[in-house]
Amino acid sequence: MAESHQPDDCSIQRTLDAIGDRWTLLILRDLFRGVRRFSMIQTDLGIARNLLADRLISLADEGVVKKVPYQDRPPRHEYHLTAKGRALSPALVALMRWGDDYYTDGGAPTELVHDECQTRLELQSWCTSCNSPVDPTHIRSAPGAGRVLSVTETEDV
Amino acid sequence: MAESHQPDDCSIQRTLDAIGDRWTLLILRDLFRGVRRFSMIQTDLGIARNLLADRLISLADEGVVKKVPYQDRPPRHEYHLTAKGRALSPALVALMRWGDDYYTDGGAPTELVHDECQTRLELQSWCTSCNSPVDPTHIRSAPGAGRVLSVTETEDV
DNA sequence: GATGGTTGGTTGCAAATCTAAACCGACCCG
DNA sequence: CGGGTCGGTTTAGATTTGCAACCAACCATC
Repeated sequence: MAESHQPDDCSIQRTLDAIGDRWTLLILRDLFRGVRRFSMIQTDLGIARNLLADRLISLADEGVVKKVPYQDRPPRHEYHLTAKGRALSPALVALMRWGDDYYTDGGAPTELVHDECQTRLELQSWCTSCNSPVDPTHIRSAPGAGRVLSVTETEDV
Repeated sequence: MAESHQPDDCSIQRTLDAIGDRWTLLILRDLFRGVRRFSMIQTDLGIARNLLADRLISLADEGVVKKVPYQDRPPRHEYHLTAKGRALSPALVALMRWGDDYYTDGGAPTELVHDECQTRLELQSWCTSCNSPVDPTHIRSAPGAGRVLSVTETEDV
């Protein structure tokens, strides 16, 4: 892409530049699930090998994954998530939850649960100051730039 | 994409099939911000007009947005998020937060805050049963399919 | 020590996708 | 009537992608 004419003035723009590729989030999903080797990912996803190689290089350049050797002579390595990569967990969870809610037809929804009580997890905005969850209608954008991420401006369908 | 050889067995796969396009999440960001008209979105994003038209049709087909007429004679309409579309809010927020955390260099981070106390928001997994936030290390995948979305299997970088 | 298998790629080409720019119909304004 | 806006569609050319074949390094085996 020619990098939108708006120089990336937005976190979402920057994020999508880094990981917004059609395959990248699926690769990350595999890494989260412990599928870490080139051929395992390739088999699991059915992605072309050259694309997988490219994506892994980009992800390593971005610092989202790192190569970790697991044997020497043939040099072989796995791709591990860095802290930056693991920080994507909420985003993956949110996307997964949305898929569960609206595309349940297929197969097992791969739901996420709290291991202590087996309850299905929600994803909540959390205010560390109030130490409580925040209703979406009380979310505003920060430095007063007038940009509101609103979920209430439209009526229900 | 040729729809991976794995028939979409995963919520993330299904989700990305629906909205995983390079532009689609940016279009949704605009809709969340109240940018709802064809030419406004086109100007804001710099997307080609045919692609924008295609994406909006797909999003309407998916039930993520709906066309809402705002004048009659020339028939003109806006694109509004449906409930299904608004349900993507946590995912957008999560992606935005990640961008804020790791790509702050550029400009104003467009942070999200709690409007009552102006505190920056975190995104938390929430157990409705325990009525409390859940630590990432206590997340397991649901119907015991052996698929764990783990954030702790690798060491820090 | 040749034969085959596994792993992690690279290369080349056809097919799909994207961009840019022109065009269009329905209207409004002066 | 001439010009401008809005919401697109069409076309043509550049870019990206997918697929398949190939390759190099090793191992295991006979």
